Amino acid sequence: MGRHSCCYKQKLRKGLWSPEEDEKLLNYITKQGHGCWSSVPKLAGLQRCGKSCRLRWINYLRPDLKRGAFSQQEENLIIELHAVLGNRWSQIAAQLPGRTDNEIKNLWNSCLKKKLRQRGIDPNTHKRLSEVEIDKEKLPPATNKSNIEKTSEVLNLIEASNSNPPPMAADQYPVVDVNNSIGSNNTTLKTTQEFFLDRFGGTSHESSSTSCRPSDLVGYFSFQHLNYGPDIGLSVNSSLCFNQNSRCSEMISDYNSSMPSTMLHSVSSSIFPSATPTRVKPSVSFPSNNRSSMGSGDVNGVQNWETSAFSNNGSNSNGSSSSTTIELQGNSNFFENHAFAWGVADHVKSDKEAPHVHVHSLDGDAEDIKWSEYLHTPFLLGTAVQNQTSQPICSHGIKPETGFTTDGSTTTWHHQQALQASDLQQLAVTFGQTL
DNA sequence: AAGAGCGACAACCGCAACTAC
DNA sequence: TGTAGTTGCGGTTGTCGCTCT
Repeated sequence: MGRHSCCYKQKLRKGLWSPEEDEKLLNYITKQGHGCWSSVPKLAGLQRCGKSCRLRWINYLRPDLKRGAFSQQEENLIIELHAVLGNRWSQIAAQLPGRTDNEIKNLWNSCLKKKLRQRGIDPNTHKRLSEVEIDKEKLPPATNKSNIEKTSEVLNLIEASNSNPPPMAADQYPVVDVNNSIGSNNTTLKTTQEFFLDRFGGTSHESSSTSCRPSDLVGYFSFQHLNYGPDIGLSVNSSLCFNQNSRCSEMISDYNSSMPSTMLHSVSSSIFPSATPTRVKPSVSFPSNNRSSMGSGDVNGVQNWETSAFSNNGSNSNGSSSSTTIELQGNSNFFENHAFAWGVADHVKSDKEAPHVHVHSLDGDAEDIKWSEYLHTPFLLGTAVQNQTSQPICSHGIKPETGFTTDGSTTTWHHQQALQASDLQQLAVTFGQTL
């Protein structure tokens, strides 16, 4: 059913959307919600099919979209997720708040594939091109499974606690040099083993404290299962340790008790769907040598996120260094309260710059021109969203997570009250890469 | 200045899964 | 249980703008 039945009943417009059409659709959904998409074009006065309206909303008009160029961190995350998930763009997009599957797909096809090939990596298998050639020579096509298939097997094996996964050669991942990567493209190539040793094993420049991201763990599982089997223990500076005989649920438990909150949702949802951690105590710390200026929670040369970034429940906002337990369902918008942006907290480049925190928008200067036109142009904005113009969504060039509610005849945008799991994911991505 | 080539992005198409009846 | 309608996803194509010749 490629085209809806409604599309055949009348001559419908195709192709690019005009600003007038966008306004109609935006006004309608803002007021009424989309409901049944097939009825949207008729009710909104559009000569489009419902499917087209849905796509336009999801990929362009949705207020929570983050537009602009992808950051290096986002690109690396996409590459890593693609290695695990394959062309499951919607699942990859789910790990990148504000990004659409279409956007990521386009990025992959137009840019990332090329970059990987230039680095000598096959974008389909995430293996070295030379290895791919060897594999093709050695294996008949029917047995030369894609990485996606292999990964699916691995994920199934995790769930089933199967102890005999198929062996697989080491992949190659792009790894950002965390000491020099901000604002640069000095991504280096390492084998997967090196990649995870770097992240988890404490053998690299990451010195005494280690941060990791949900994608790290996903990839780590893949790597470990593919290469060594599922029962490999993992120890990260004594803080992240899975029992060698842990079953899936036990690993979740171990993991929940040791991982920063920022990493929980993604891992639990993408690998362990049933795991729903609700209360965690973040314990991420950073070595003092280059993290000495991260904000009010800086205690004895160690940035304590419990007191700076995560003290969003009002109970510990005075900058003290005592521990704070973080509820995933906070009462206020984390980024609003802490003036955080979707972006990269830049650690100080030199001692001279201390002490303050640099926060960059992931979008950089690349404003969402089209969307901002809607927000700031009375003609396009229409009456339905006028209420929100008194509090510009893009006041800092960054759109917070927003939603909308309909209250009688008026509709207002509002910041989501709960601390979204996606927020935490984004933090994990951001800080995991950066710090 | 013109147009070919290319990249980035938007949108369409077809399929599968889901849901309601 | 079968069918029609709907939604979501991924592959593909179309369009636009920029650069180069």
